[in-house]
Amino acid sequence: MAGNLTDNGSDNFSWSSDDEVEKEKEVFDTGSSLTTLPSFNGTAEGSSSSGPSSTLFRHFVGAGFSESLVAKAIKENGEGNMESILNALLTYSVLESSPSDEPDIEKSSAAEQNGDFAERINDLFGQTNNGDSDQKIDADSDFWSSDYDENIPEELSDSDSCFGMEETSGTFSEKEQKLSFLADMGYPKEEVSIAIERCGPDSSLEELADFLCAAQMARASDASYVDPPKPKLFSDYAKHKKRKMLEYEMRRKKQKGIFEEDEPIRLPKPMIGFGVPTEPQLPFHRTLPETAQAPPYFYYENVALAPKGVWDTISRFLYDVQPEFVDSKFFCAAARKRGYIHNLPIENRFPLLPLPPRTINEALPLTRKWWPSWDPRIKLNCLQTAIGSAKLTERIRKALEDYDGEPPDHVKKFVLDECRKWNLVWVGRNKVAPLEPDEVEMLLGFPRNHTRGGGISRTDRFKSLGNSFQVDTVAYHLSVLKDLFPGGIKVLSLFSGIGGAEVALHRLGVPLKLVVSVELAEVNRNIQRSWWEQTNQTGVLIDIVDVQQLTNERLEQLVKRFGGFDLIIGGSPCNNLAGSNRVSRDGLEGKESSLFFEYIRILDAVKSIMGGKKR
DNA sequence: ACTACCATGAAAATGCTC
DNA sequence: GAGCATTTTCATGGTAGT
Repeated sequence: MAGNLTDNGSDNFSWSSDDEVEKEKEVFDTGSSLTTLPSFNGTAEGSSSSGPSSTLFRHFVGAGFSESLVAKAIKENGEGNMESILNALLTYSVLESSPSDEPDIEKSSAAEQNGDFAERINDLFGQTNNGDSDQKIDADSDFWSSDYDENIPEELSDSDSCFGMEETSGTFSEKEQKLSFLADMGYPKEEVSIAIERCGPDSSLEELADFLCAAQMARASDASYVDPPKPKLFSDYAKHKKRKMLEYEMRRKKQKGIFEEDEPIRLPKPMIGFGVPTEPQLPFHRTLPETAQAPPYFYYENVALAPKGVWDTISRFLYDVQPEFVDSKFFCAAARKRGYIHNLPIENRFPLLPLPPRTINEALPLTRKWWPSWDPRIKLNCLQTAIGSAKLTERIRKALEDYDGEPPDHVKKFVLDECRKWNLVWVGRNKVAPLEPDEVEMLLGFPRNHTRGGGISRTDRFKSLGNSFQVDTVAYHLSVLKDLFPGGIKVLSLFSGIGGAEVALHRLGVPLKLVVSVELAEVNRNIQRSWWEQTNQTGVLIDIVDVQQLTNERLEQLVKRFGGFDLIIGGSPCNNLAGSNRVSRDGLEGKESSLFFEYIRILDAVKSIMGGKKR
């Protein structure tokens, strides 16, 4: 396997005695365990851990976890990733404890402890909270990293400020308490939130528990729903993180102006990521955070122009790997600005051949004849899920027919605006039209008729295509896998849609030994399945409808059966992030886009299962 | 100011079955 | 053509970058 970077944090370090712990504190006070976020163009991200830090150890112990568990969690996850360690700790504390086994946690409310810790994690995620840099720093704060020093003091004081805030909204903290309590009883946080919403903010704990119990019983009667305790924990944790982040953002909005803005991830200009085949670019290295280096490879995609802060959050949850922002206009004739977070090598990439046409003119030669000189477009805009209506093209035709030759400026402007907005092309005199589905397929790099037939409607074709990868772009990034997996690759494809990732790998000539594909829409699964059959694949294709079905248990089975995954790839829904959404652009916590947390849940789970297997 | 943007929901239009 | 299902059309801001 290629990225053989199993953590061996236990190499030269042992947690066996308190003395050692004390000693380590001194040693690592000045060490940096995290580094500054690099500027986009590939300055080294630095190692995420320069050595075992006892402060890390003490911090978790201080958060209420027992020393043995903390030692174990750090050993197994390395020090680089707070997420994994916390995840592991939460796992242990549920799985391994009958409560009396863990007096450290039990003596005070475990939920409160964990909640408080998660709160602090979140405030780290926020990075911004306050600019007070002259507060005293206690030993607890130094482990975060030297680079976060400016932000450290607030990590201490933030509990103060949080309480201050919560006092201003009494129901919030009351809700918080109920949440914590019920979560501690084992109910998923999200369900508790829903219960509070349904039963009202003044509902008693008994009422809420009744509601939750009824909900679980109703669900249990659904045979298809598997809800074993272990995976639920992962799911809970993701939801927990999500909720915490949401709260954090809410607080932040409330407190606008008090705290300075964090330094946001910025989009590169030109948007060529770590390079594209057609633009000159100096080669450079990047060094991934250590936790991101362990197998499997992962590849996450979403819209580049998400609301502010979303990419920062995504990046933090994906081991602080910096996104690679690429506009597909450097690969094909249509723009497609997307961010990709992955831990693939970036050296020796190569493009799919033949290179696709890169102008409208080349891609759609029949439009050349009718293209007016006053329409300067060379590239199409982003191919979206909806197309211009026939009525609109009719209005445009009528507007143009009133004039011989060039229309006046205001008509030109109207026509050009609409053409840009809806990606209309010239198909006759005074006649514009939206793209046909097969043209979209071609522009996105799919085989002709990929989405055609099999019961899918024209509307749904546009929808599925609009939500898909640009194959050439993704294939360029994935091309490095060809040499790494000459014998074939085992892929876990989440939210796989019409199978852009699979098509890309196939076109690259990477044999698909195994594809486990998760896709909710039946039409999309059918498209993938028929593509699979038509391309005479010899590997195994497993369809899974819902990410919820991909429980930890199921993942363990799959890993056991197939020997792990080489690549976890997917783009989570962008509905609530995309600029086109006028109704529910709610950010990452939106209904669909929050499925991002399922992605990291599954990625974390696979990492830990595979990591566990290796030892 | 100007541009672009993996959208949603309701109403209207169209298609399908009987 | 009635009744139902599906598809098409329209109206609907707001964010962030340039």
